[in-house]
Amino acid sequence: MIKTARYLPYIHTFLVAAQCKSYTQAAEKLCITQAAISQQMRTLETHLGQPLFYRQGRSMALTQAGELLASQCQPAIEQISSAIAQLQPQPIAGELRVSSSPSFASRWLMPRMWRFSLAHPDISIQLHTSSRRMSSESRSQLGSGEIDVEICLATDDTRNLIEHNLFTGPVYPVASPFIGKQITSPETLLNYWLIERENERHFSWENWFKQLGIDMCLANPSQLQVISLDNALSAVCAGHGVCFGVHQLVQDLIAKGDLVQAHTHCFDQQLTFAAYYLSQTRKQARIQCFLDWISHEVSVQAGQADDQTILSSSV
Amino acid sequence: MIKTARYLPYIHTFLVAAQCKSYTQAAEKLCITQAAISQQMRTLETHLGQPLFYRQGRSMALTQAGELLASQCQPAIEQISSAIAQLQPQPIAGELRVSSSPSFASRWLMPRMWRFSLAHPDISIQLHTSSRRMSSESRSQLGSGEIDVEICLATDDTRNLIEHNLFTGPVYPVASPFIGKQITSPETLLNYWLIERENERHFSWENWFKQLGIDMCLANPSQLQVISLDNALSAVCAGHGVCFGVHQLVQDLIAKGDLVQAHTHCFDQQLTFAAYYLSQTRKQARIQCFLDWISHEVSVQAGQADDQTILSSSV
DNA sequence: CTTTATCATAAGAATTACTTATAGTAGTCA
DNA sequence: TGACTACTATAAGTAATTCTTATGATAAAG
Repeated sequence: MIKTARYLPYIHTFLVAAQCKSYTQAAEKLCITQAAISQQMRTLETHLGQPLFYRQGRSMALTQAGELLASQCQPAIEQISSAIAQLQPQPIAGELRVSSSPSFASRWLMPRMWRFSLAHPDISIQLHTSSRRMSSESRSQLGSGEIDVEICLATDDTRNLIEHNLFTGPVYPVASPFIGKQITSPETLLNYWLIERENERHFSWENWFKQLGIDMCLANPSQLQVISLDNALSAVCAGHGVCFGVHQLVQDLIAKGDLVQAHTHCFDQQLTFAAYYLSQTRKQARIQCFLDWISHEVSVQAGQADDQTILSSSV
Repeated sequence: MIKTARYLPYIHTFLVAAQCKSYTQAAEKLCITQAAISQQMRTLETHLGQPLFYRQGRSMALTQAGELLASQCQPAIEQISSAIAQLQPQPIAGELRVSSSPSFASRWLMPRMWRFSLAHPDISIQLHTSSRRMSSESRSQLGSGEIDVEICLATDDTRNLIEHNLFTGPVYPVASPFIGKQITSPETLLNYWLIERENERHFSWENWFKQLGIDMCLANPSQLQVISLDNALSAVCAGHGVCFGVHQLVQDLIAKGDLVQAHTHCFDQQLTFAAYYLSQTRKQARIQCFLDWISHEVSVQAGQADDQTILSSSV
């Protein structure tokens, strides 16, 4: 095979000519001249030591050897072609499977998706919700191709992944406008349900009050722990207590008057949302398109934020 | 595949490098430089849009894409290699299946085969006997490859076959030396068993006497019909009657004193023995070797014949 | 017989694939 | 830690291959 490998392109040419039964037609299909086909076939026949075609008036018929070679090499070349197609980068047009933390999906992405569809009608998005932080299940799904993009809080371990930061935002308490009107100091917050994510160490009410020099345990407030920030925001919008929100995820609700920032104090740490995809993905062009759009929407939102929010520094 | 076909040789290189896990070792196997391998792999990776190898200290390991490509392309390349091996000419060394008329096999070929073995120890001959003339069964066996060479009387119909004449020889009556001593004229032959091949039109006793102007039916001689000339010669050597022999097939027996030419008159036609093989045989080199040796032996025999025989013209 | 369609061939131009020399990287050993 | 070894990556130039263009050869059609 070592001496034969250089003739592999000629075998492909042979298969096309065998199918066309005409060098001229094969030349058209392959976008080269008939003379090139003729020379390739002559070279191949010389190498193989026998004719593969014989002249039949105005066309070429296969010899017995030609028939044998075609019947055995056709499936083999198709297998190689199929293997390569599995590897090559996909075009921009096509499907993307996106997995996202529940709050980002429902509070940020879904309200904007119609604009993505207008801008990119040839990309369809399949959206799933997962966890807030990168889980081992998410990694596995990315590795196996079940998921193309995972959107969650930024993680340190980006092995085999490409990280694309979406935004970094301050975290502060939010309440319904009705409750918001009655809050005059941090201490008055203790009179309402204090809703937080379960198993949350840093972004907890205890830590928030502590950063203000207040020991919330003395007041023994009502507390509620929920699975996701999305659940918390739903309760708060309905007037039940207060919870924390990342600025970019609550900004739209505040602009609509469904929420207000309940206090100016923000946690001393911000939160970064990022998107992750396989470094060896074949859908890189499509993913890049999607993430570029998100970045654009983030900067549009940032422009709107300048007019409306009250924020504050963390100290 | 059209744009990819030119890279098929690189895929073969890739498979060798994947197996070696080393460009340097692959270069040795393929008898090109390491730099050529490196460039081919770079070109292939660029075409496929992703890496196939990654550096692992002093060797190269396959990426996931590389593993996938190797697992799918290896069997395909092997299939192509196998198809080509089925087509390419075989070397001189190997086996030949020879079919021959019985008399040629036993009276000419077998007594000489030891010399062929000495001259060509790397060619083994499998010898079968068939019929004196080319039969449809012989053609089928040649076509299917059961037989590589058929040796028989020359035929007119050489479709798909290559003809190689071995010799053309006169046909004359032979007897044992004892009977030969007592034959003084054609007529005295009528006193002995006249042995001939059954269903033989031209080379028959009736025609031989007719060519001499003798009507053998008046003498009502004893006649015996046999299946092959080889059978006839066996009987004649044992002293039973007379039969016809082609010069080259009986020459050795005459030289040994086992037979004598019983009369000088030869038939007006000679007999040609020829060898036939498939025009598209892959064993052409081997067959040619064998037939060249036969031709050599024929001419050696012809040189010996000048000293010994009495022959005569047919008219 | 002329024309048309198709493959075969020769010569030259363009492109590709290789080699040589050297740089870069990682592993080994004293 | 530095020197040495083993191996791949890269640039530049050379050699080989492959293609194109033009034309010849062959067979079929009208």
